Amino acid sequence: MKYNYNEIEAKWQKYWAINQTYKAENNSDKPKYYVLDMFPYPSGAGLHVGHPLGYIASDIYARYKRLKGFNVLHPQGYDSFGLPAEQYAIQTGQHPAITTETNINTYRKQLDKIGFSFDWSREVRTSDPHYYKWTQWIFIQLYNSYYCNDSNKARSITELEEVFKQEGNIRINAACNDDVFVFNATEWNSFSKKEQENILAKYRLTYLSESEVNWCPALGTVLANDEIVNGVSERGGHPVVRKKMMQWSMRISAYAQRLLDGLEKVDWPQPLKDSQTNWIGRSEGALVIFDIDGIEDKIEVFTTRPDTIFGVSFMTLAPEHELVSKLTTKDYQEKVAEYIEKTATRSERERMADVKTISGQFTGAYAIHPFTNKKIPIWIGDYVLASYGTGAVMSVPCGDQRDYDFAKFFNLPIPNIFADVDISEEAFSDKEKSILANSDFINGLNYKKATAKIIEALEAKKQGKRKVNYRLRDAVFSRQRYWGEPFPVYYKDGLPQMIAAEQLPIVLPQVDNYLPTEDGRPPLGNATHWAWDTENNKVVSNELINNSTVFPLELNTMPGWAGSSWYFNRYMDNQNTNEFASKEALNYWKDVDLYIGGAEHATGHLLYARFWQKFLFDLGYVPVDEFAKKLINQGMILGTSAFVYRIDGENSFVSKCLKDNFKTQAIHVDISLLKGLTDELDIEAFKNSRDEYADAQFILENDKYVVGREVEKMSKSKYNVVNPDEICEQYGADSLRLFEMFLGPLEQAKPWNTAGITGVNSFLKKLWKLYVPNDKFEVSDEKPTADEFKVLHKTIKKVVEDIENFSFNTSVSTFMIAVNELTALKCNKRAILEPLLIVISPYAPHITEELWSLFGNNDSISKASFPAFEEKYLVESTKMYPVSFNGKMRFTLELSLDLTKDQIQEAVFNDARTEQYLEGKSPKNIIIVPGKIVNIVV
RNA sequence: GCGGGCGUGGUGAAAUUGGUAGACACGCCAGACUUAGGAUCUGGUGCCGCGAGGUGUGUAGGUUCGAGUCCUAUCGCCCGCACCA
Repeated sequence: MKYNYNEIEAKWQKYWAINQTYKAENNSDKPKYYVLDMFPYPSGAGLHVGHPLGYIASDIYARYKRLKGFNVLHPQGYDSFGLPAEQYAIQTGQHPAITTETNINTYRKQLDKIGFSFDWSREVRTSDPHYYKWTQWIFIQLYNSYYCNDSNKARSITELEEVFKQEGNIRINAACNDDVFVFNATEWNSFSKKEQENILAKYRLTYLSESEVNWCPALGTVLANDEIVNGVSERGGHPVVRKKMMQWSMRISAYAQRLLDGLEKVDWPQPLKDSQTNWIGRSEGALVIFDIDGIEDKIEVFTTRPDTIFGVSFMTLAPEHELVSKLTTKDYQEKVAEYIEKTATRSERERMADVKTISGQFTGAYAIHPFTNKKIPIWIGDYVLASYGTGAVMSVPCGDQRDYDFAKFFNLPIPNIFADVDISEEAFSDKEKSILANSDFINGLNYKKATAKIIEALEAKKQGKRKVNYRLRDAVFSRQRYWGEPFPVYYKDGLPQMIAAEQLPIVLPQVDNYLPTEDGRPPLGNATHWAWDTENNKVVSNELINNSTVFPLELNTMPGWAGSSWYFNRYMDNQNTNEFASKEALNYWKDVDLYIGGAEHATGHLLYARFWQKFLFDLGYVPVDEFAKKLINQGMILGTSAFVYRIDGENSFVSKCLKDNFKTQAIHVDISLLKGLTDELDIEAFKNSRDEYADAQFILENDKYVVGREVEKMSKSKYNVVNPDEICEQYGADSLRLFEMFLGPLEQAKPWNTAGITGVNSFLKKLWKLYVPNDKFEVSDEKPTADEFKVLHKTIKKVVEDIENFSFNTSVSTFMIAVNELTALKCNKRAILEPLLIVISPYAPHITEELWSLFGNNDSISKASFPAFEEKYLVESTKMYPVSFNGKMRFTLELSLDLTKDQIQEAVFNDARTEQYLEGKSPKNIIIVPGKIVNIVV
């Protein structure tokens, strides 16, 4: 009986599937535990060894929790709407649903080979109409809600409408667009239906608005802020420009404060919390209203330094600010228009590239200082961002470096309002140290007192108020794409109408072209069958739109994050056709206990999902308002890319060490074209890999072509992908699982290096040999010795600690030590070997199942209980440090366990070393620090 | 600029949270069995030194009987945000 991993693994994977070993029930006497992975996007490239890292960790945890007596929910699914399948469709005409299905099948096969304990009966796919029916449903709920700032939760929009009818919006304190105006009941009732709808839209949690968006011409779609990295699109790296478009938005800004507060309740990594905090960007300050000389309009500014208001020497508006055209005087119109033109043509990226360049333009207009009534020149400048605050600033050059630089550049006055501070070189922005001067009624005050006084004074004059500002913007929710959730929306008289929930899902229509239409409408504009018949409640042909009961459907689709913002709730009850999940299921499972996934989702998925969860909580649909109690970010597994060096303009390649003698270009070469695990290129394989290389020339060193190496993100485009299937084939899934854990701490990024895999593989062979020496399973029922018990119990103790601290890497070492020691002790006793298998089984489930069955157990090892460790086998270990202290001798004894004082004294005096260290003297004083240290003063 | 994190052998790393630094593994060296080995087993392996011994956790200080771990400064690297008013 050899350790034949391929056979064993296939056998047990089949067994688990047939017996539904890991199926979770929605009710149980056991406590629940929900372990979740971030579900993958099924790309055409398949899994590489980086993907399963987090899945292996969560699987170990899930298996461990089952053994510890928990009812564990450990599901998996697919985030299956997305760009690559659509781009493939554009190239080949193959429907994205087919591509997606194929890719999912590949993923499933690969995942199955690794031996995960997923409950596949709960699988979800975001592109499945049975699933996105509920994504659409949530969208409708958002549309039908507004955010009440008084009760601090989302409420029905009909309640709001009722208040409008009764008393207008005077007393309403709700999240809304900036441009709502105050009206009373009479006014409201006099508005047309359309006017009323337009006002309600300013309050709804999802709303249509003409807003400035990030438009990516190359992708033909808009992108959310988190989908742009360094001014270019996250996918593909294409340029992004600002553009005004009619778009659906999500009023996530309404939840800014609660998203911030909620972070204190969850056990998430600090860096991730920090980046969400940063992204939400709360800052406290004041809104100040400046009158404008000669016109009715007023300029609102947000400032965190209202105390510096007497230092204002000019105002600066963003070039896009709506008042610019209104307040610019005749003499300056031309110059202002010129400046706006200039800044508008600069892309986001160019703007970011030269933040140092100062530019701006005087408008000819003046604002009035609220306290001194002095005239303050109004400028425009692109250092002021339209998207932050009010898009206008009161410029205080003595207290803000940017204002200072701007003032210096344009020779504007820089009045000093700080006592005993030199501002001849730079602005003084340390608010903690500032004492005000030349500031009328706040002279001599510090930042805190002055701020309070100024806000009080502004409020009295109705020229400002305390204000908390957030950087977080509402999220654009429309995408000009085919392969996404269709909106359950049609348009009647230019107004959006929700389709009744009973009619969902609105299924994605067939199109014969996945590109935008020639007149620039989104791909759904190609659908011939995409109109809503309100009479018969169904999707009908566009030709019927002339009919008075048929209306055009929304052409945009939802963004990728729609489906992933609530999927964790669907796993709880994925077959439900009446609700997204039943109350019973939701109340039983409540929230995710452990969520494992990448940190790259910090300001995308993880923020949106928290937002939707809070919204569903407000409406009473889910029992908790944070969906994941604990979150762990697994580090990325990096690939080691290989490069060949092509001499410029030739089809010759020069070996790495000789490349500096030539002008060369480094080209990624597929790592499968190397000779084994070396850096040597297999020249024949390389020549055959592409036609253009067929007759390439090579300049060798020592008769070899040596490639360059670099550690990069593992990706198909970098040709450095290592496939888990090959590892499973060659070493087995248990080896892969152990090795991925052994590689290093879970949360750390680490390069993949197959070199060490032989280590864990030989451990498994040794493990096998411990149970099956001489190719025959042998077990004894003899009572184990103290040494044997010690090996077992220290292993149990260590592994429990490791798993609970998510240090999966060190428990692999612990297993190796245990097996080595037991092998040395020639231990083949059931009382040791059976529990040892259970301890190892979360890490290496296949081999342990096989050995478990050899013991005569009929059920899966996952139905066993995790053994408890017993201290009594470990007591003897103490460490002793003799030290000299204050002229007296002092000994410090360290015990490796938490014991009572009596037990410690006993252990101390039974230790042979105590006598040795005491050298016949009797101890004067014994100080016992509970659990840790014993000081014996002589 | 702001926020967060990290520096330990040839390599991945460990260190009971202030207690014999380098567990475990890779690699390397030597040996055994082998026709052979990318199989298996045994021993060695931080650095300097033949040795006794010395030295050692980026660098410099400090606290402590005792510091990889705590404090201060400094150098270097990584990540997130960034003209955020």
